[in-house]
Amino acid sequence: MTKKDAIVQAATRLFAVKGFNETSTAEVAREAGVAQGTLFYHFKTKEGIMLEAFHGIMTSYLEGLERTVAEAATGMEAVEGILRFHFTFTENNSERFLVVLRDFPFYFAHSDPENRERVQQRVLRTVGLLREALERGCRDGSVREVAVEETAHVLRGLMHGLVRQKLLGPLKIPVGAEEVVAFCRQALARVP
Amino acid sequence: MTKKDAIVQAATRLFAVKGFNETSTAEVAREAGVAQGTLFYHFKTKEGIMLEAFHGIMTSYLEGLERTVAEAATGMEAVEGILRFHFTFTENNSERFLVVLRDFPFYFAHSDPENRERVQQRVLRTVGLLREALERGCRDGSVREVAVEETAHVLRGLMHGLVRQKLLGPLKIPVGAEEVVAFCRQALARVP
DNA sequence: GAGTAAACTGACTGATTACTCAGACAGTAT
DNA sequence: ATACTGTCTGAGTAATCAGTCAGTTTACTC
Repeated sequence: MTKKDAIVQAATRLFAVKGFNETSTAEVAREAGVAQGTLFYHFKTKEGIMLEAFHGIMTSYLEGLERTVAEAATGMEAVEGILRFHFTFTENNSERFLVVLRDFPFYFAHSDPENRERVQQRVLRTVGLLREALERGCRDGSVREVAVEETAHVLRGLMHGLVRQKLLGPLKIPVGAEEVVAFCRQALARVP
Repeated sequence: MTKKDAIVQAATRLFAVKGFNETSTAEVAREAGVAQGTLFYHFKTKEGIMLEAFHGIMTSYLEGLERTVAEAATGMEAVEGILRFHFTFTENNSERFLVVLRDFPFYFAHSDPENRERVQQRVLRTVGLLREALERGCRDGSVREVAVEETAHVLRGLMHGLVRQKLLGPLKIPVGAEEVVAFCRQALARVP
C-alpha cells in the first residue's frame, strides 16, 4: 500500500469516527504512519483528503446500486433491491459510510464549485436511480401510480434518515432492511 | 430582551446557518451586541449556549407533537398529525430547527453525561409518541397490524431524513407534508 | 557511480480559538 | 455618602491547527 493510500484510509477511519472538523491533520498523519508534510505533498488541502475518501466510498456504493437496478426483473424489485442494498452496504461499510453521512452534503457549502458540482452529481444519481425504478414500476404495473419524483425523494429521505440514526444516534434502532422493504412495498403496492 | 436572551437568539441563528464548529464565540457576541466576556458570564462554555438553543427549540417542538397526538381521534390520525406537524413546524421554524438537525445527536459524544441524558430523553420522547400513535391505531383498527417499535423508527427516520435533505441538501426537494402523509397512510392502511 | 526527479520529512509559522480575569458600572439598601 | 451586588466589559492568553518549506532520502536511468 502506498503512503497516499494509507493517508486516505486513515483519514476515512478518523473522519468517520470523529468527524472532519474534530480530526486534525496531525492525527491523520500519525494514524497513517507518515509525516505531516506528506499529507500536503499528495493533497493540496485537508478538504482534498476528505473528497478522496468521499468519492472512494461513493464509487463502490453507486456501482452496487447501478448493478442492483440493472439486475431487477420489475420496477418494484428494483426499489426493493435498492433498499436492501443500501441497508446491507451501510451495515457492512458502516465505518466508511459514516464519512458520507456525517459531513455531507451541507459541509461543502464552502467548497470550490468544481468539487461541489461533482459531489452533487453523485447525490443526484442516487435519486435518479430511485426515479428510474419507480417509473419502471409504474409502467410494468408492479408499482401503483405514484408521483415519481416526489416518491423518489421520500424513499431517499427514509434511507438516509434511518441509517443516519442507526449509525450516529444514541439509540439502538431495531430496524433491518426487511422491515423497511415491507413498509415501502405496502406503500407502493397496487391497491386492488 | 435580556442580553442572555440575545445571546441565545444570535447563537441559534448562527449555529443553524453555519454550524456549531464553524461559528466562533466572537461572532456570537458581535451578533448579539454584547462583549465576548458576557457569553461566559451567562454560560460556562460554548456548548452550554448550544444546549440552551437546542432545548428551546425542542421544547416547542415536543409541545406541539404532544398536543397533536392528544387531539387526534384515531391512531392513524395521530400518525398523520405527527407527520403534518413535523413538516409544517420545520418549515416555519427552519432556521431554528437546523440547530437540531445539523449537529445532533452525534455531536454530544463528548458532552458530559448529564446533558447527554437530557438530550436523549427528548429524542426518545419523539419515538415514544410515534409508538403510542401506532399502538392506538392497531387497537382501534385504523392501522394494520405492524411491528410498532420498528415502524416508529422507520417513520422517525423518514421525517428527519427528508427534512434534513430539504434544509441542508443542495437539491430542491419538491415534497410537502401531504405527499409524505399519503405515502405513509398507504403503508399503514389495513389491507382488505 | 553520477545525476536526477519524485517522494518524503518535521520543524516552523501565522492565524484563529475558547475561555479568563481584573476591574467598571448601574441599581439598591443602609 | 458608603457599601454591596449582579451584570457586563474587552484586552489578554495559552493552546491548537492547517499549511509551508528547506532540506533529506529513495528509486531509477544512463
